[in-house]
Amino acid sequence: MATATEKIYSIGDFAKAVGLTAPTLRYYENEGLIEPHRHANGRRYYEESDVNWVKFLLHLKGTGMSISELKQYVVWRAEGDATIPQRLELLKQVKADFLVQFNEVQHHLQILNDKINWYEEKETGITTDNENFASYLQRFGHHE
Amino acid sequence: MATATEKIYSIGDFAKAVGLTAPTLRYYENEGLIEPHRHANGRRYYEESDVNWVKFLLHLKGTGMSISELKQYVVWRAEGDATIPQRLELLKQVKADFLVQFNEVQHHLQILNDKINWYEEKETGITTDNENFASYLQRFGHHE
DNA sequence: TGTTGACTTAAAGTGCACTTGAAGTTATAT
DNA sequence: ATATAACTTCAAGTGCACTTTAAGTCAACA
Repeated sequence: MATATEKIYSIGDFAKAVGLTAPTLRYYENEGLIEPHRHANGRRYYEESDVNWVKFLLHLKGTGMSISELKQYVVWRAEGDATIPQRLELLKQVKADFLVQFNEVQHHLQILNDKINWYEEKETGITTDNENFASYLQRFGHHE
Repeated sequence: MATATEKIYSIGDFAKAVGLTAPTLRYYENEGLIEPHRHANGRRYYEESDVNWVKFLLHLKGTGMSISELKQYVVWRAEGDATIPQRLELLKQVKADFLVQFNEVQHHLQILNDKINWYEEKETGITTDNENFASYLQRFGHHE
């Protein structure tokens, strides 16, 4: 007894707490990612622990997991510790894919930076008059 | 004279050279990103310089630029040096947005790594029997 | 000479992750 | 008491970046 004062959230308040919209939360619920409680009148309510759960899901989502991958993860989680190997394998694959993307994106940034520098030097008249971007990159030893 | 042996590409060969499909190249052309030459019979052909141009566009795209932002960039580029300030401002904004995302995504990776480690320790029985993920993270001083 | 494969256009279709709309119920504030 | 704001469901719509289809033309090879 006396598990009294647990803070609860309406869908609107919960949406603010996790940085989503109410429709998005209903969509996630539909996709099987969340299962809020219901008041007697049918309205949803969320607890503090749901905040952490959704924030964790959003972190996973932010590493590149799709809604359906998240759903698979959630299903496995509901099945208990027996599915830990599957969950671990999924997360490791997500991580591997993430790292590939991460490296690619850093290369993209490198090129973007080079181009910005090239424009800035061109504006301030530092580069050779008609030097193009390709030859500019070569001066720095970059490729592509 | 004698700008002779310039290698040219059919759309299919060009697609392979830049890692896209022929339909995607036609789509990009429609969106105003590329403007290949045409043989007398109407068929497209691409030159070596187009390879570099498309690869550069793909780098910009990889930093988060949408097709319409790329188009804006291309339009300004076609207008000549007078639009360098606009192009520079666009690229700087793209970079700023990119860096925000980049930091967020690194935090997501941190959480993913923590979770993977947590599962691995749980599998090998290193963590306290029923320790949950939240308290596990606290042991490391992370939040969320 | 024929047939296979690559090309052409324009339009419609796909997949993802939401977002919006319609029609109705309930809770809160004046 | 009544207005308005927040909730409910279910279905349809949106935006992006392609992808696929249909119907046809053209080039290269056996």
